[in-house]
Amino acid sequence: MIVPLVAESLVTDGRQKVKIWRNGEAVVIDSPLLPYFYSPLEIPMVRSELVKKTLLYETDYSGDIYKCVFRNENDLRKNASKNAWESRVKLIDRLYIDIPEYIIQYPNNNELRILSLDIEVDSFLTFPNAVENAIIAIGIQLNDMPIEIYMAKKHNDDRDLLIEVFKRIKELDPDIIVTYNGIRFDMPYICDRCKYNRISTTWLTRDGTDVEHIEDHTTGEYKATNIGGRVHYDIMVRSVKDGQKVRDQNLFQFNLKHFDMKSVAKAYNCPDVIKESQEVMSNMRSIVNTKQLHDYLESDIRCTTYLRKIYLPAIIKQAENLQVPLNTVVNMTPSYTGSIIFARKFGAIDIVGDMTVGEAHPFLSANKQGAWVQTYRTGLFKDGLRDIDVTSFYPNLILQLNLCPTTTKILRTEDELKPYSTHMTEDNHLQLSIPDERANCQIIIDINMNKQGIASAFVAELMRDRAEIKKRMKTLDKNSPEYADCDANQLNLKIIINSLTGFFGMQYSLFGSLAAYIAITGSGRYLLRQMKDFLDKDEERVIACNTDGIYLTGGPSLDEIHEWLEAFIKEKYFCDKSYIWLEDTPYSAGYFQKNAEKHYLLLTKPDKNGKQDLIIHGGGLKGSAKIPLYSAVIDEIGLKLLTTGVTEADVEKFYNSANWSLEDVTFGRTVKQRDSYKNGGELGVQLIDQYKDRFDKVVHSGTRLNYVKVSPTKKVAKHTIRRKVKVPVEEKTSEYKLVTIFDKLSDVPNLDLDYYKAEVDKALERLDLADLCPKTQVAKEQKSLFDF
DNA sequence: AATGGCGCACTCTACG
DNA sequence: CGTAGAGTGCGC
Repeated sequence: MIVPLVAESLVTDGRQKVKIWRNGEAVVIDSPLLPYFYSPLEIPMVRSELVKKTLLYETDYSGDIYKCVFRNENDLRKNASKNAWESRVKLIDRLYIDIPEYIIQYPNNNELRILSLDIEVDSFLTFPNAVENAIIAIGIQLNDMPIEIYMAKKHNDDRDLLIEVFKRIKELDPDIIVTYNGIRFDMPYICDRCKYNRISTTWLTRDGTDVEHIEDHTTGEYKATNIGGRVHYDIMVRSVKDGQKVRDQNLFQFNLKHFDMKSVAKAYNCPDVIKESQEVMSNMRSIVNTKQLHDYLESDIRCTTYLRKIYLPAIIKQAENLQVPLNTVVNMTPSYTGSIIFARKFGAIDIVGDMTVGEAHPFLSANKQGAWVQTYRTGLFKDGLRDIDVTSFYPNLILQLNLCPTTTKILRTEDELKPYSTHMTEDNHLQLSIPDERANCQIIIDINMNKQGIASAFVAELMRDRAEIKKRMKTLDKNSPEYADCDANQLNLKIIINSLTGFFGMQYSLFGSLAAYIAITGSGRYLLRQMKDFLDKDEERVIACNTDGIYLTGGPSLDEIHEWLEAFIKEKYFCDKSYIWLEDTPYSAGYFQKNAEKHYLLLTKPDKNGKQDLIIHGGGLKGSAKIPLYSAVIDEIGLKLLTTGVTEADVEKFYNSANWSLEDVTFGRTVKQRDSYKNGGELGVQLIDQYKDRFDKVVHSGTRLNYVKVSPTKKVAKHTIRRKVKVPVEEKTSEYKLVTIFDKLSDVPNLDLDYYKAEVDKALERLDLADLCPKTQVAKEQKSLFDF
């Protein structure tokens, strides 16, 4: 690796230092540059130097600009005011921006020592918590060495286990500790157990500090782990899924529903993935110190190592491309790349970031319109359809329109909305007049076409590089290390390219450009609209449009569309080259839900084995907020709908409660703290109370409890429910019953069958198959009887 | 203290 | 009971 493992800034005795970790050791040096900001005023007692720079937004600023240099970060922070420009840039980032070559002098060029780590914890009936449930096994594996499994003898004593494993980890001295969801589970759990056992977590660090969990300030959830001198790489949070965001572009092709380690590992064809039943998972106590536990944990470690071999090389490449330490890239947010790159580029041409996007345009920043989404035709498309997508639409618009903070300005806004139009001025400025329906105004944007903008030149460079890598990949063996290396590289470039538009529009970005963002989305809406009209010109073919793609049936050949598009672009933008081109993907069949914009099913063309996949789009059809029974109907009946057609017999089995499992009818609800509910009858409150009744435990806020819907039963005789309850017994019985993974469906005699049948109805209704619902059938029959 | 963007479907909760 | 607004999930 050509970059260090970890770098951080620190202040000792008022001196600004930098600490860099590489090859297992730290160097502490005087910072090669001191923290500074720019200011229109000299600051007393501070080294202020008059510099020749220009401001990004206030381009006609003619006053002085001082570079004010401080002894250390603390001094800078004390002096930072509204008048200070770029004062929020951290010193460590300043190093990467101003002197990127500096950090490269400290490469971690020894082979990386990468440790996979996973723990198994005691559980009995309920989800484990670190106060009551000990760790019962820990698995580790350094690089490709054999997997090591350590197990506790008893379910409630992990002291010896922890000490043994900590000693071993110290001995192995890993640079990187790899986990799956370790930020939120394994690491805090280990630390909590250390606290319980009075063992120091400094065992795990290189520098004698304690392991530290970094919280997200809005959600309060852990978002990173500091293990002094090492990097903690959490595969799930960093590469697979963090909250809503699917992080890795590769995953899209899998169309995964679940993102737990085993599902992801299986999707990547990891061999021998062992999954235990829920019964075992909720009673891990029963397998303490057994081969079963050993094998299970071994499989988890195998998955962890397998997945990190796929993802980690790309992250290392990212650090090398960006020329920052590995820990920075592991813990960064997606916007970091853009911040660093633009700060470097603008710093190099003496432009100072005087405002953030939100400061420069408060109203538009908060109210700008985004992409265009519209559905025109719904229902079943049995004979197939096409998806015509614009390739890398937004990045190519940056090229086409020469968009950059330095070339693009918002000239003015006008109250009256008008159609999109373009105009070229005599001095070669392209002006766009863009209607924004969300901000409810016309936005006039000016682009200087006399010079190429830095941002657009940068996008061009990245796209050229990526195209070259992809070309090279075609000549390589798919299983060769070179191929994997190229793949990691091209994927990184893709991610950078795609994040630039978002960075332009980001409220807090210093070198963003709302003008460029509005030019992109506004032109995107317009061009897609024009394309739709072209495709529809003699017949209604378009089914739906969304951002950069159009679904349609029939229509001209791709060549014909390209021909039209190229001419259109050239004329519209007064230029002789079009950067906008299309891709055409055929599907065997499709179904677009009525009264919905983005809910549809697609059936892929048969692959070389003749296999066809059903792709489900949209939360409503995916049933992410619904019970598994609902999704089962969409999955199975949806596929039949697009292939063989659906009969009454096909849907019948979903109405038969004998076919349901408990999981099929179980909902989950994340509960808050009990006293934060204003209404005492809330579902959340009921579940918390049932939990307390049953397990005599208070549920933590944020816990997800499972429940089923039950029919309110007749009042139970009072004497049977009065025991140990002092408060008067409520007359009303609950409609919701708490269930745990240890319950069985037979424990729920009064399941609300009608409710669940209605859920099946809903699924069929969304597939426009309401006439197959039994209630409709009955109604029909009755009607015919009545007719007689 | 530090955060890529917006659009649409859908659920949940508070409140009248 | 109906509904507005917040929150969540998915998609591009």
